[in-house]
Amino acid sequence: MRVTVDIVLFTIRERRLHLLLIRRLAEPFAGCFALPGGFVLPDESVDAAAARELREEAGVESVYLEQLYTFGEPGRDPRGRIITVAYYAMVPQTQSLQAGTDAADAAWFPVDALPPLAFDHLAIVQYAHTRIRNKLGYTNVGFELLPAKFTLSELQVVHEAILGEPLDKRNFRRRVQLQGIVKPTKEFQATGRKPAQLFRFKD
Amino acid sequence: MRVTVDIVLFTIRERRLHLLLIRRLAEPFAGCFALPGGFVLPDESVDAAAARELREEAGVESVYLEQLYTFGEPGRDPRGRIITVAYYAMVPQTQSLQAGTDAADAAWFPVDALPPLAFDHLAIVQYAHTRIRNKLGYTNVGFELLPAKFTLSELQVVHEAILGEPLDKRNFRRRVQLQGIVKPTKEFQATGRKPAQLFRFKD
DNA sequence: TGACTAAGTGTTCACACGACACTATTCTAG
DNA sequence: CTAGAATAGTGTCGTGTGAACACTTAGTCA
Repeated sequence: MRVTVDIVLFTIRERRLHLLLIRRLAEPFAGCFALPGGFVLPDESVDAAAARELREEAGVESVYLEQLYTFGEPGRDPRGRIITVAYYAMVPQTQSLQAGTDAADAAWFPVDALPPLAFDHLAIVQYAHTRIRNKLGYTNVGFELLPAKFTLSELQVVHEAILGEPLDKRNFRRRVQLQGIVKPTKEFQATGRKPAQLFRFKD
Repeated sequence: MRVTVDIVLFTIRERRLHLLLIRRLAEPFAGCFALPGGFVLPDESVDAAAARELREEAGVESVYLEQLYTFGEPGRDPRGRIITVAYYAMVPQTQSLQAGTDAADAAWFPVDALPPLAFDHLAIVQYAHTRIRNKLGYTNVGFELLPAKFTLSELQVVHEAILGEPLDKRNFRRRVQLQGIVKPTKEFQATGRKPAQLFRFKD
């Protein structure tokens, strides 16, 4: 019985939630897109395997990484009995990516416009998307998708991208400020029009 | 690399949340209590393995069963590299239990008075307890711990046992009735004092 | 300097939740 | 048969939270 990890790596591009897919070179599903991932080595923890695969296949380091669910149907991989532990991860759009990968083989796709996926990776993606949508309600998920300093409008774009629906600007700003999860800096971001105040996460 | 399942089986006894533990006969941790569980067979899904172990070790059938988390630290089992997929399950206190087990080897323990546990099973139990406490807030967890017909006082006892704190009777009854998750039957349970109306889950 | 663009800001209403105490019904024991 | 014990059952008010809703301000660029 072999064990793999698969990682749904999210980011925000052009105001939409994207995830990283890699084109498979080997059979099965050669030429098909799949999630980054691979086998757990004998002496590493499952969490460490996920972090290592993210580094090797996506070129990202020290990102937010959380275990999602384990998929263990006997027929899910035609090569034999392979159980996979799914993770999701998040990177800010600014982080340089795919450093260790041939650019032709890895690409970002919007979550609502995915190509056909190998194995049961579509189910994993849907599970991950549902999880972060729910987590948005009761945690601070979303910060991991932004740089250390960000404007409240940028934070709102993140929330809208994850939820897939527009939010009211005044209600959103009031909520995040009253919850005390952000704190203002004295800097402003001059990006085109009226400069926007930059914020940080509190803690 | 081998894969096991471990199941935290909850029930309510004497107004407190209990879980089932089995005394280990073999090394390692011989004589110590552990969660019911065992190896995933080559041709069964991980979910099916959890259901099978519940049947074999606890004698319970067709209970509510949900995957929790996968624990995969390399040193967690002294026998070698074993990854475990943890589940939790719930049975009403009325269901006959431990049918397939030597009664001397399986016993219910209150979650707040557990004996020393084998492996990392204490961490699994704590994870399961946290999960059901949280789920109580936004789902209908708790019904699985009751028979099909139950009084609102019985439902309140379940919630108090899971949360570990007393709840206000009027607020509790108002909430569950307004949420429309229970529907009244025309039967009453004559149990000692004033008879209590029986309810069912809606859907 | 006028037009465009994004930032920023308050009020009102409905609903959910928490705190809080008494009456009603049945059984049992004297 | 009557008193007491035990559990079932019930309503109000204050507070906080979330949703709906429109205009002003500051800066850029043509």
